[in-house]
Amino acid sequence: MASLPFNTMPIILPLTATKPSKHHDAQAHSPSSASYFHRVSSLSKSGEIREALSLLTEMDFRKLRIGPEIYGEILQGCVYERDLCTGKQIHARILKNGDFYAKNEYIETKLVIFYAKCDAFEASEVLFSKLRVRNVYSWAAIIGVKCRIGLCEEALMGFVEMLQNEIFPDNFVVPNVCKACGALQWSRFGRGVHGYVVKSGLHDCVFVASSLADMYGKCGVLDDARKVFDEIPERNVVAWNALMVGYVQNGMNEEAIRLLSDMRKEGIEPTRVTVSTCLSASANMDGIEEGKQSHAIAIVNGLELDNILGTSNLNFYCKVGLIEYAEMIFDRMIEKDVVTWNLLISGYVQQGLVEDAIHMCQLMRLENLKYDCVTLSTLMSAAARTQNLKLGKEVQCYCIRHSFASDIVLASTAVDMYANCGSIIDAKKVFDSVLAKDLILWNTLLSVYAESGLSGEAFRLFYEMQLESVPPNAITWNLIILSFLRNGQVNEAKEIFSQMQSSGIFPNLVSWTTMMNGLVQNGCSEEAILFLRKMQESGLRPNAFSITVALSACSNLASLHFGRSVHGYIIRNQQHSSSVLIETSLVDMYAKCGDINKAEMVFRSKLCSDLPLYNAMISAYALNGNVKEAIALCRRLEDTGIKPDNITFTSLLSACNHAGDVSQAVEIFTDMVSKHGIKPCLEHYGLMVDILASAGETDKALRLIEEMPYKSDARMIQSLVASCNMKHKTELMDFLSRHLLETEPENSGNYVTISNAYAVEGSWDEVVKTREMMKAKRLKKSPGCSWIRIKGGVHVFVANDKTHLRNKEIRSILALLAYDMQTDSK
DNA sequence: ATAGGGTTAG
Repeated sequence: MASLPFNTMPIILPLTATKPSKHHDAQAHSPSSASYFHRVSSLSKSGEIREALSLLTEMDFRKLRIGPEIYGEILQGCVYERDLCTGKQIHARILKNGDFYAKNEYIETKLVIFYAKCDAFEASEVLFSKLRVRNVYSWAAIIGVKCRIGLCEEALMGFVEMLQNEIFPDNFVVPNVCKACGALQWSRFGRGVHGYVVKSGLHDCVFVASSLADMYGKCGVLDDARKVFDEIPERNVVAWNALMVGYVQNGMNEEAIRLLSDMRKEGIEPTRVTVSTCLSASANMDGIEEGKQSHAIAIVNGLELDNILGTSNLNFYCKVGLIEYAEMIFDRMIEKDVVTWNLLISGYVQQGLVEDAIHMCQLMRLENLKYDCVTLSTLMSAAARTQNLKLGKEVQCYCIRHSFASDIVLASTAVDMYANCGSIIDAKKVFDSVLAKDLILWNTLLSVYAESGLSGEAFRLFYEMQLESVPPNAITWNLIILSFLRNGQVNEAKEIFSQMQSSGIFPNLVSWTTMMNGLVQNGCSEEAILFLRKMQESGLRPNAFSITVALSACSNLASLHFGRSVHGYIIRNQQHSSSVLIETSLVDMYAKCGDINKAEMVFRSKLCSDLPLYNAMISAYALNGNVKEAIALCRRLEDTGIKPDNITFTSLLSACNHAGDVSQAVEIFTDMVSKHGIKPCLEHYGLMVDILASAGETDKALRLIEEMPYKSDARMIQSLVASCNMKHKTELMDFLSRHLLETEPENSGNYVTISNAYAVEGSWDEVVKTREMMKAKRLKKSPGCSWIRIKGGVHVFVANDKTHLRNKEIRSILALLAYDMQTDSK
């Protein structure tokens, strides 16, 4: 006993503590090796390894022979319990007892299996390499451990080597092989394995078939995953789960949810894995009802809210914005780790509750949990959203101090943060500081340039990344397109759009929508509608956002014809009809196309009360100058318990503007401040100034500008300029015009306003002069408007839509000049 | 055999 290795010492202690069992008593004088074997075996099977081991010690003490089978049994017990420590002690005993045991084929194989199952890769590998005979069990063990620790290629090479040595993989080996194929996304290898499975008749085994379905799912071949699944004779819940996971991982969230109801119909009880997967699907598709259903199933089936199910729940409630539910789940979870905390923190950030997020971070530290790169990137994006440069810098300093500086994800968020806080230079500095730039980092800086319309910078970066052998993906191309469109370079954008295709990258939904949106914003709405058709021809289905863009194109064209056809498409494709976003755009479109009745119809057909939808309808009345209806609808909105926001008041004021109702406007403006406690924004002041100026109340308008807590913008001065002509305040007009052109010489709207003001006055020389200045500056008029030549060399600016404010005056001037125009056009 | 968190585009 004195020669026992030190690490077996603790086991001796239980010997005295072990109470003699009845069995023991019965054979107290001559317990045979065989009876020990049975007791060791049953203790091992019930997980009482330490008890079994103490029996071995007892046997040693009684000088009983310990056969290889008994070591095998106890090692198997260690495998069940994944008890590496005890297993090592047994290994030590085996070695001590000499080669008779150590070189026993059965024991050697068991040891390989034991170390492999305990994920002790090196130990099992060494023993495996020394095996003289490699049977299917040791092969299964070694392939399994390689697969678990991520050596997938090696696992597959093992599979091949087995076959070469004519050891045939069984239904324990194949699942691991499938897993390795899935992880590597080697679908062709996987297909080969599938062939072997069919040939060797393993395909009826649920384990094998489930792992095949899983493998096809991981490789993105969902059709084959489904086929394998459908042919499983007795599908268990794991098979269902595996297919479901495949769907979710390939973005087919609806299919995953459908699978949940199918399996319930077949009487299969969902497990935590099922619910967790469905919650992921629900979160991905913003399916509030689906997610709540999944949560309910978890409760009804009494599924314990463990860490993973809890975080899936938490993730879902955070993603769909139900932060109170998320908090409830968080409080109910017993074991919380960094992931749990990160989820709630990011939930707060997504809701704009940055203070709460920071508070959670502090609590997290009090629980002795450390921030990881996810926590930090969430905080960094919080800084970006709120343009909180101080917070952003603090996070970056923390990253540097705690060696997170090389994290590529954090670098991307830092680039984004600096850009959002207004410093493109610092964003570029962070970008430059990263040595191994990945595609996402390149795209992040590109998006910064694109967002600001810095197409030159974007294009240079586009070349640079290719020089550094980072091939652009669809997002990259889309950003280049966006950068051109934001800079008004429509033709360049179209050129890139076609180059993208010839480079072999298929334009996706975002590519097409970017083009459409850019075309609309650059005054090419008709072409935008053409793009919508081409997109559909290419086999892509527009989503809610692209439909919104198409509707805005119809609005700009004031084309009821196009508008109705898009509406028809929406009705035919039911999936969109429930989208508030689309309903709102429809109301807006019909209003701007002049069909207020249809706008009302769409509005009335909507069941839920939604502020943006009400705002759209109020703005529709505003466009028509229906002040009374607009105000009445605002009252109804308040009756349903929703508070009007500053957008509502913008619409109400603009209704007054269109109707020219000064006193109503003043009343609304006062109510907004005193009754609703809304602080007027610059736009509200702008509207008021415009209303007053249009009514000829230039002095009151001027006073309001002086009183307001903002700097006046060009639009306000433009309103004043336009009002001057009515009162023939030529001097003030001249002064304001000069002021405008001095402060914003590049704003084409200024020239247009000034030119029109002079036109209303009949000062044709000034009109010509202003237009010349504009031409010299190479400024373009805004889209959707035209210059109309009224006499030789004199052009006035006329807006083709109803949104331009000075149309009435100009049109009346044109009416007066009708004779001149006619003679001129001859 | 199956399950959880952060970064890029409209």
